[in-house]
Amino acid sequence: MQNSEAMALSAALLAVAGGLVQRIHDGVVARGFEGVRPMHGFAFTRLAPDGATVTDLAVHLGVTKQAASQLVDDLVRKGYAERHPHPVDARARLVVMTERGRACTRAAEEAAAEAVREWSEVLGEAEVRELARMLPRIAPGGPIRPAW
Amino acid sequence: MQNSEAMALSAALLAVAGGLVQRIHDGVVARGFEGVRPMHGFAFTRLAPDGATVTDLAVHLGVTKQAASQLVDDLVRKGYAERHPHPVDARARLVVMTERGRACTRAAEEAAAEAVREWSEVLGEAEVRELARMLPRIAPGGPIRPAW
DNA sequence: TTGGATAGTCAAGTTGCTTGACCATATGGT
DNA sequence: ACCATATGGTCAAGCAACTTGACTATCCAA
Repeated sequence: MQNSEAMALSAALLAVAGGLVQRIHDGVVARGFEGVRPMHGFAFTRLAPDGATVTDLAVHLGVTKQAASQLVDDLVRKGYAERHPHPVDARARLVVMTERGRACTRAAEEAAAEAVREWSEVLGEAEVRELARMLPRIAPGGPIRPAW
Repeated sequence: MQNSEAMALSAALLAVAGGLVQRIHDGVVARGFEGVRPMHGFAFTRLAPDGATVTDLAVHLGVTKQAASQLVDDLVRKGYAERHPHPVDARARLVVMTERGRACTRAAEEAAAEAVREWSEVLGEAEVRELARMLPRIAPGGPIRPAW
């Protein structure tokens, strides 16, 4: 594969990713969740199972713990998360999602499903399933970092 | 396809995109082009054919023309682009890439090819070709907007 | 020729991150 | 038991990449 073809593939991938983020964000806003930024969604995926500490979040998002702390401030102020005392470590605080936060993630899932449905109309469901099989195999494991 | 599956597919796509941007950026830096940000690459793709005006760039990148102008300032200061008088419109200025700028895009293409080659090792070349066929069909046409 | 649209820049404000400094609590070696 | 060091978290200040607002120069159509 030529370098220029690799670049074209990369550009297409980034265009799809950028469009998808925009679609999900618009869908979440349209469902009544204002003031939430796409990066909050990445935070939600880490908080959802059992909550997380600020430091956990910082590692997951690939930012400093100060930045993660500010992000949590924002989520708390907007009613999406709460800080609780940590059950076993008095230094730490466990950040957990509120019901409103969980509702917001459901809205994001619905919006994502809408976008994927449109892909199915173009590619067919079989190919979308193939996408869903291929992408996780080449996804890096590290922090979710926009980085551009 | 369930909503949660759509979300998992989305997450995988965004992880791949984030990793790819990081890979390309690292590769460009490793080839000796410092102080260049990923967004500059998107600007290069618009400048490469015949140059572009600041307003063209702003539309392409999805930012204000002031932001585009600042970005061009930066590219000029770092030797990747030059401002020339526009051949037919005395208000406008044509921004064109320097040889160093073109060398930088070649470095980005090499880095992209490296990343894609690693995908081939995991998925096989046939599936990567299939990716290259599918993604452009679902890529939105609008501005290249990171948006998160 | 003149009034409004367009290309571009300058200046100031906002925001989301960073680095640096600091306190509280945990942990492990002696 | 005690202290040195590591770790979790926050406060404060700074920075970089955008934004909005205001302005000049040029184009173009009535």
